[in-house]
Amino acid sequence: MGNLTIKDIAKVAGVSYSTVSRALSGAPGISSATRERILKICDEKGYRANALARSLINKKTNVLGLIVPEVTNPFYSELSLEIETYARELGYNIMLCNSLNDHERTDELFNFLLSHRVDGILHASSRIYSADMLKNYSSSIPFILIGTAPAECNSILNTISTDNYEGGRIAAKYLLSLGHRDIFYMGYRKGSTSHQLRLLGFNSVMENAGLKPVILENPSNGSSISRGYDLCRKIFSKPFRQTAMFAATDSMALGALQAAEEYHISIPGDLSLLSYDNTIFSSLPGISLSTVDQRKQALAHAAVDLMMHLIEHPYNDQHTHQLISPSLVLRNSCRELTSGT
Amino acid sequence: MGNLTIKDIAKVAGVSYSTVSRALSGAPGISSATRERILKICDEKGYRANALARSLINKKTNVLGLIVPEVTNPFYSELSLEIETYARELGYNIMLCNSLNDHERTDELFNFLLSHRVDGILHASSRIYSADMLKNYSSSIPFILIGTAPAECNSILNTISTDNYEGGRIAAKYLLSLGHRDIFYMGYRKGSTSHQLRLLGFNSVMENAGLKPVILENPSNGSSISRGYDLCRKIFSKPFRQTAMFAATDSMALGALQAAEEYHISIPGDLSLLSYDNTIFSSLPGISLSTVDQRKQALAHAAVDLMMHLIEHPYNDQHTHQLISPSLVLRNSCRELTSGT
DNA sequence: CTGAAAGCGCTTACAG
DNA sequence: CTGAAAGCGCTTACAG
Repeated sequence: MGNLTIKDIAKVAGVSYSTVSRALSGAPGISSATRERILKICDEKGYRANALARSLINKKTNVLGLIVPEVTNPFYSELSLEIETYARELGYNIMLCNSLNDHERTDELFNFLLSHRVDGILHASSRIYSADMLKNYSSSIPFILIGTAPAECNSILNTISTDNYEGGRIAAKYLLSLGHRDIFYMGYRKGSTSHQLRLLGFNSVMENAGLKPVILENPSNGSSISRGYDLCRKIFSKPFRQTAMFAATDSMALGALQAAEEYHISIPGDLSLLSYDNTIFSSLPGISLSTVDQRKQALAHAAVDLMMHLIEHPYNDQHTHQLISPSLVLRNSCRELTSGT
Repeated sequence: MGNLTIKDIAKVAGVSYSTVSRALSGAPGISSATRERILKICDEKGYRANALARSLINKKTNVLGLIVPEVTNPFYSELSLEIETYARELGYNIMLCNSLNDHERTDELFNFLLSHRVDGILHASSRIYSADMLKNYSSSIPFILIGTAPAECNSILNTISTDNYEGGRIAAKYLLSLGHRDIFYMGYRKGSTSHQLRLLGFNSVMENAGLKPVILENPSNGSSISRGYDLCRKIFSKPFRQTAMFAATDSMALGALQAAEEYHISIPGDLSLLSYDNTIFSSLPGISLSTVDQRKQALAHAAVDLMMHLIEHPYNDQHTHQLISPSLVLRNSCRELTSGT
């Protein structure tokens, strides 16, 4: 690297390199005359401090690791942009990594981020981890799980997530309020704590009304359009009596839309479809899904704020679990059930 | 950072810390017995080498900077995932930054990446930069512009992009082959070299047929659904004689779809719509856009491969300009013009 | 206000 | 095969 160092500048300025360092770091105890003279030289010569050397001494990189399943999933790309933007405002940079929902890769990424001495790690995931693995992650560094952990991990790590239980309740209440009684719950992934809570909330409302949804389980470890499509094809190929469907994620709902198109099922004419996430997908023309908003900006801000707190109070072993209340966004994929059907 | 250092390990192992270093870095000249003993201790104690210190000496970080306008744009999220995945296979990590298409922010990001001593910078952008700015960027570090630069910059930087001229030609040829003669070219951004070439290619085919498209220019400095919507609303609110529209990007096409829905214009019934990018958007249910594929994976691989070359041959001042041939992806948004209309 | 010195955690010639 | 020493580019007490 043909980069200039502090010594080069010192030589030009005719001072010791400690003085240059002080001028650059804004330390006290230096005459503003020399400071300005030095700063001017740095500017002219195009000096750029080596962040590596700085971090090595300061034991602080001002870099945060962010692990998401896949940036191509709109939920995570929107979340990561919010996080990056807000973190940058606070003087932190983000190292974004895609886990592809794979344990081994996640492990590698952790090791990578730790060896680069990031100041903290934000891990967005909807997978269930073993308590051991989570403990391993959260023990060495300020760590926040964006998502829901199994209950036994509450004492060892910080989490921030949408209130999935409440989200499930909101969804069920809305469909009931439209008069629906026979309802599909499509895309449940039992390998995800968030999904478990979402279903629990949904069921709590249904049970109160003396009802039970038909659950279409997604056996794979991620939600996607094609999984939603596969699940719904099976259902739509035969007659069914359900009048509404709740899709556990926007991408699953998109798959439902695709299958519905194929089987000439009108939405919301034949089937009301309510979704979950409120990604860009749900507001696209010709799609226009009613959906439960996860409020990504609130999630992002809460996560970064908490991270700042953790970094400033490293020896605090209190663990917090923040829930962001979801909200309902109404578009055109649900209709009121008129008597007669 | 309560991290273990090489000295801690040396103490436990009862050797000098140079020996530990050699065991870890796989250097020659160390008995495999001691190496394994040391490695075992590192493993047990959970030692993780400090990448900062290593990079400081090696003058190599194995980190690449990637600047994109916005990860929430599917084109860039798909591209960045391809780049990250491939770079990781080759032992490099990506620092992803969002420029928001803003010059000042881009400058900041550059400085940030340079001070972190990344080994190279990939800059995906469709904006036009001044030769000065590009020169400034590309002079200090291996640099690749993913996109098209103004001609006068060809001698100072490396570029990789889709062959936009050819892409424009492909689009025009296809619409003509379906019998269309009156065509909108929607979403042209004169502030983008790629857009300029795309239009040039499109026009070259049209002119050959003695035709001229009606150009709807996008005056802002980025493409988006809402810009496409705004542009098309104006057109769709009055009668028009055009039978086909070429949208300069998928997101602009989505805006067209939205406006068409509002004005009850059937696509492709009343208007054929051909798009450009082939992002996930274009294959969504109910959307199903025919589009020109930019072949993001080929772009990503070519960019990373070239970057590897630049890193290994730092003093080569040859500059290359690779073009990836686009391809046509047919879906359901265009129809043949039957005689009579 | 300024300089000389020690040190962050590592690698790599140089001796032995 | 192993150790002592110098050094990567910085910061920060410690003197003066």
